[in-house]
Amino acid sequence: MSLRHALLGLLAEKPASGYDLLKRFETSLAMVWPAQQSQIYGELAKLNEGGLIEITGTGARNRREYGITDAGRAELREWLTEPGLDLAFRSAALLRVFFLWTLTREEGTAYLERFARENRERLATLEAIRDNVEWTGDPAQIAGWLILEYGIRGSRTAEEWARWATEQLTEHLP
Amino acid sequence: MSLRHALLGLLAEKPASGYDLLKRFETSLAMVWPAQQSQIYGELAKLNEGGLIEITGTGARNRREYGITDAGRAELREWLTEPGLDLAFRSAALLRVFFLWTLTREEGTAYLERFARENRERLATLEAIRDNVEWTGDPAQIAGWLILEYGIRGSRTAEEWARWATEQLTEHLP
DNA sequence: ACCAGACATTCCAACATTGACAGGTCAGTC
DNA sequence: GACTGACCTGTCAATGTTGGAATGTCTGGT
Repeated sequence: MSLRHALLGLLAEKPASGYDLLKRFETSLAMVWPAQQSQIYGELAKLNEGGLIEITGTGARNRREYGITDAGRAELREWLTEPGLDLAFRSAALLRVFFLWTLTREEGTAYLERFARENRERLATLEAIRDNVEWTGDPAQIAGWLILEYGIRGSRTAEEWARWATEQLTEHLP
Repeated sequence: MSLRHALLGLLAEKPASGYDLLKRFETSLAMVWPAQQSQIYGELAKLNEGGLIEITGTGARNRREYGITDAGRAELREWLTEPGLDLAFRSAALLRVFFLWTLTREEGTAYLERFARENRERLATLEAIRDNVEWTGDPAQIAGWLILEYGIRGSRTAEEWARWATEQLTEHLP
């Protein structure tokens, strides 16, 4: 039930259309919670039905702008202050590492090197964003900046780990 | 389509029953790819139908042991050597950080401190596992060891980030 | 006046995942 | 001899997620 709350959170900042929200997902949010367009529009309809958001205006090209309601704000707040903290994550890229031993040593290290390279590239991309965005003191923007920094540190750690893992594989695999 | 490959990978090491595989998921694999029991049994049935695995023996209590077939090995290999590398991941815990600004500063920092604490605990758990497991030179075990190290480094990075983020929130949030 | 490309929404089939329920067997211990 | 806890499998409904197709509108540039 995270997507609905992600949408509520975005709308808590300011009203937006499905298309606007989609753009936000493609840029900043994609890093921690990817979502497709079809899912976003569907969820917006449900949230509207449930009274957590409402239509606050319409525009050209069939545009419909949604705003969060008081009920929506309450729901968002409840979600954010829930006691449980879900550290779980899924990574297909790491899952594959588990089975690298079924390949030859060369194939295995090639995979890890690719892993390192991709993380290095992502690191560069994120750092470029950090250094080029104009940081106002806006609270919502600060939160985005924290996540961005998480991505930067995470990518760096992943890259270093992949280099280390390549060495280990070279040393320990027959 | 990662679960089916995870099962193939585990069976590539040695034959196992659904129950055995479930245990492997609960312990090592849970870190990178959680799966429920219902999903595992269902997927095993499909893999068996598709000829990627086969029943290699039965035991007490209705136990059925599956082994990977040549077709299964080929499929696993193909998956592992696919060109695309999917770095995407989902984290509900990080998603919440995006919306911390809607809470008071105290509530926000409390969340991040909890985040730091949980990662510290996970770090301790993983280090304990690393230091207590008897590491033979077994290839499959080495792969598990690499992942474990990833978890350790990732937890450490996450904890440090959360401490840093707590400071930032304290400084920059009104 | 035309066109490309961004804007904007809707619908759908297929697949993945969760959470719960339901059933039964065997080994060791009190 | 009864009980507990680990072993072992199966199924279902509901929900979440993906990927694609279809449709139409407005804006800016040539």
